[in-house]
Amino acid sequence: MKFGKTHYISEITPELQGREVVVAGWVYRKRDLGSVQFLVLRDSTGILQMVAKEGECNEETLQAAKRAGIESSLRAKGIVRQDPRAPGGVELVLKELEVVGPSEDFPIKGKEGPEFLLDHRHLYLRSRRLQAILKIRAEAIKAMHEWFYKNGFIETEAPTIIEQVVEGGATLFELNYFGKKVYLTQSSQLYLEAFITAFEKVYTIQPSFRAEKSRTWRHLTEFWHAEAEMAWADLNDMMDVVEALVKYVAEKVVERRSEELEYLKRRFEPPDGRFPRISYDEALEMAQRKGSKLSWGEDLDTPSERMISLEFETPFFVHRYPRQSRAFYHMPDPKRPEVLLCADLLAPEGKGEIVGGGQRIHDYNLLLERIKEFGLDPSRYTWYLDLRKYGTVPHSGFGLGVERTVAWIAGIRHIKDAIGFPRTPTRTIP
RNA sequence: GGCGGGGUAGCUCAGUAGGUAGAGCGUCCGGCUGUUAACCGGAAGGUCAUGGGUUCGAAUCCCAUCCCCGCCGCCA
Repeated sequence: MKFGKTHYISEITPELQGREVVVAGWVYRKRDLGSVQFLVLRDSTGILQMVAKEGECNEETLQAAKRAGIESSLRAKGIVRQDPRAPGGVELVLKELEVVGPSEDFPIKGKEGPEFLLDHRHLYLRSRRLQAILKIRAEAIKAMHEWFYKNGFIETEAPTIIEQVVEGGATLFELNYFGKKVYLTQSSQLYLEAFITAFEKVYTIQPSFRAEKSRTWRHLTEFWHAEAEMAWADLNDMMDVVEALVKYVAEKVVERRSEELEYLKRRFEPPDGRFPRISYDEALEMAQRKGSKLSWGEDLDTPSERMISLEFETPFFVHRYPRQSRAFYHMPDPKRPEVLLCADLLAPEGKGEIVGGGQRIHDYNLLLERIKEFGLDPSRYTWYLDLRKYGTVPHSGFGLGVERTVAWIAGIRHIKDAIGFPRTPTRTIP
């Protein structure tokens, strides 16, 4: 694996003074002074200044350094030298330099706009900014797997190609499947509800697709969805799980990726204490006090959500939304049938909804009634209804938006940057 | 689906009483033995999104079309 390398760049420290090492990477910056060449080399661990100077190296090495353009890949042998003038206080005095993959006129120079950078995403990935965000993303996903594993959840997979609709038809991408109309899944929830009768607690982290022309900072047409479902669990159990999971993820990212957060200039403290749990009624009241014209029964709109979220330091739940405002499978509150046993987790700082979930209807007749109430065709939900016919149990679950969570933790403006190759209504390349 | 903004050099943009286009950065050439987004000198580079119209003359005014961006709705 080392390909002749002796060190990663992060391992080149002043203590190695005088040692001969071989490093490999890409040219990050370059300063050409004629008979002195400065190359700043980047690898996956950091950056290192390298010097080729007449008198300190042979002519061949000096010429190779001169030839190496920005982002060309190279392997370099040299002597480690402490020097206060070098970034990080250490540099490499070049002895041999091999340009492995030349690069001429790298398109990204540093002043490009967002559109250009998205068009060149395959090249922009190597930027330190995107590297930092994507390392945070990887850490967040790893932490989710850890938390689920430690808490007895079984990882399952739901199909991407599906036949029946989940919540309503308009937002599904249609696919031609040997002449039959099928769709890309927009949630694994219904399948997880089947898995719980085997495993009780299950989760999956996989993409969901939404065919909505939503052009906002918090929407993608293809996003990674962390979903969990639990048998024998009510709304409060679900909120407990979400709270523990989100806290764990935040803690692990801060613990393991503080350098990256710092690079992004993100001052982020993992949330402390219990997440506040306010009802829709209370949330509506807060919004109305701040000037919202919403009346009871209407879903909270984005401006209201933002106003409310600025009142909180940590993520917080809003639970028990009006019956009309949510999907058919949500369980009505037995004590108050006009609201549902559902809850959203909203991030502070106006960062919007991160999690949506709730208790599901486990009664066959009630579910059938609700499907009809929503004008859906019960024949398309036979297997889903079946789950209520054979040993049904009270159960709850939720879906967490991976990119939204990363955007909140990393403090980035647009969730496009929380995934390597974002998909939006107008972008499918690269 | 609704509302708003925008397409001028490789990039980021400037350019209205209409007179066949500019800057910074980048690129190329030259110089420089300690640079930190190096610096200095020189050069190249544009069917002003597309089509049509008004006009002696259109990047600029009018009409149409295409594309992009942001906000709202929808949601994770």
